[in-house]
Amino acid sequence: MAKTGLRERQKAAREERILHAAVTLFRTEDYRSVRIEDLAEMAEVSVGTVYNYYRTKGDILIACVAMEVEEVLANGRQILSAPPHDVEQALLGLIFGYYDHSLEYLSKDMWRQALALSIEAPDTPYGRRYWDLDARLCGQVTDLIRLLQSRGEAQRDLDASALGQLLFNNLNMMFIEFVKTDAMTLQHLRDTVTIQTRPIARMIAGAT
Amino acid sequence: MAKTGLRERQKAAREERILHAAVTLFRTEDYRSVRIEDLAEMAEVSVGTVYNYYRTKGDILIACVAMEVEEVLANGRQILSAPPHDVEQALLGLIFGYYDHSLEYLSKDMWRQALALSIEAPDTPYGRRYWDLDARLCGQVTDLIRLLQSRGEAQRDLDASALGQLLFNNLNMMFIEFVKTDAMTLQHLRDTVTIQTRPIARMIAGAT
DNA sequence: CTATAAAAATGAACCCATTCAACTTTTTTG
DNA sequence: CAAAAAAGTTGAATGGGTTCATTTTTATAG
Repeated sequence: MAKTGLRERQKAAREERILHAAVTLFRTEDYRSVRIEDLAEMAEVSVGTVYNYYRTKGDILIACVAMEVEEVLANGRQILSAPPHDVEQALLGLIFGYYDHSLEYLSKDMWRQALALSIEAPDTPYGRRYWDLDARLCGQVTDLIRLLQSRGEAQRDLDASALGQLLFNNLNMMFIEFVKTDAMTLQHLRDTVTIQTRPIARMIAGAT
Repeated sequence: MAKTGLRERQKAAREERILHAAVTLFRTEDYRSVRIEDLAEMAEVSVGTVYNYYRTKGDILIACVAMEVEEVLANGRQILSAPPHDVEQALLGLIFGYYDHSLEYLSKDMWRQALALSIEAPDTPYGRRYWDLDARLCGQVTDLIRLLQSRGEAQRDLDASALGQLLFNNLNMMFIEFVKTDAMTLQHLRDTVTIQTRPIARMIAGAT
C-alpha cells in the first residue's frame, strides 16, 4: 500500500531527515552534548516536531541501534544457514560476526547510552525494542548449538537453551566491557572471548 | 585519627543524613522522581549542600549501592574461607550469597539506575567505583575456582580466570535480567542460573 | 473554489539536575 | 576576646529534555 498523498510523503521525509541527523550528530559528538535543538536544526524541523516522530531522545538513539542490529541479525542468519562443522569455529564465527559489525554505524558512546537506557527503563517502548533485539541475538546462539546437535557435531544431551544463554550472556557482557573501555580494541575483545568460549566449545563438542 | 572539632562532627552528621534520606526516598519512590530538593529537605540541608557532599545525584545512588556490595563482598569472603568440596555447590553457594543479599537495602529500580549510570559514564568517579566493586566480585569467583583447584577438587589445567569471568558474566547478566523484570522472583533467578552453571561446574570438576 | 475539519508543526513554558557568587559559621591568630 | 582567614552553606540562575496550547498546512465536503 504505497502512501502517495503529499502529507504521507512529507512525513516520511521528515522522519528520515531526523534519523539521518541523529546518526550523523551522535557519531560526531557525544550523545549527551547533542541537543534536540541541534537535531531539529539539521533536520530542518522544529523541536516539537522531533517529539512528534520520536517519543524521547532515547527513542531516536534506539532507532539508530535497531538499524545496526537488524543488519547484524541478518548476517547471523547467513552464518546459521551453513555454519562450520567445528563447534568452536561455528560459535566464534557467529560471535565475531556480531562484534565486527557493531561499530559500523554506531560509536562506543552510542552503545553505552543505548545500553544504559535499555536497563534504566526496560518497560518503555524503546527499552522493549532493545531487549527484543537482544533476545533474537541470543536465540541465534541457541539455534546454532541446536543445529550442531542435530548434525551430530555437538553432544545431544546438553541443554542448548541454557548453554546458548550462558555463552550469549558472556559475549554480551564482554561487549559491554568493550564499549565501556575506550582503549579496548576489537582484537582484544575477540581474543578474550575466544579464551573464554573455547573450553565450553570443547565440552559441547564432547571432550576428547 | 578521631575528628572531634565541631566542624568535622557537623560534616559527618550532614553526610550521614543525606545518605540516609537517599536510602529512604530511593526505596520508597522511583529514583527518577526523587528530586535533590526532596533529599535536601529530608536531610535538613540546602540543595547546594547536597552537592557539596556528592558530586551528582548518581554519586548518591552509587554510595547506596556500594554499602550493599561491600556487605556482599564480606559475605563472599566468609564463603571463600571454607567452601563446600563439591564444585557445583561451592559456586552456587557463592552466587546465591550475592543474589540473596542484593535487595536488602536496594530496590530493583535502584539497581537498574545504578547499572545504567555505570555503563553510561564508566569514566566518572561513580562509574569507576561501581566497576571496581564489580571486578572484586568477579575476582571472588575466580579465587573460588583457584581454591578448588589447589584442593584437587577441580581440574588444574583449566584457566581459572577465564572460567571465573565467564561464570561471573553470566550471573551478572542474569542479575540484570532479574532487576529489569519486575515480575521475576529471586527463586526463578536462582533456578535459571543453577541450570546454566551446572554443566560448567561438572566440566570444572572433571566429568565422570 | 470556498469553507470546514483533520492532521501536523511550532516554540514558549515547565521541570529538574547542576553551578556559583554571596553570605554564615567555625577556626585560627595575636 | 576581637579580627582575619578558612571552610562551608545557601538559593537563585542556567541549561536541556519534554509538554502543550496555538498556528499552519493539508485533506475533504458542499
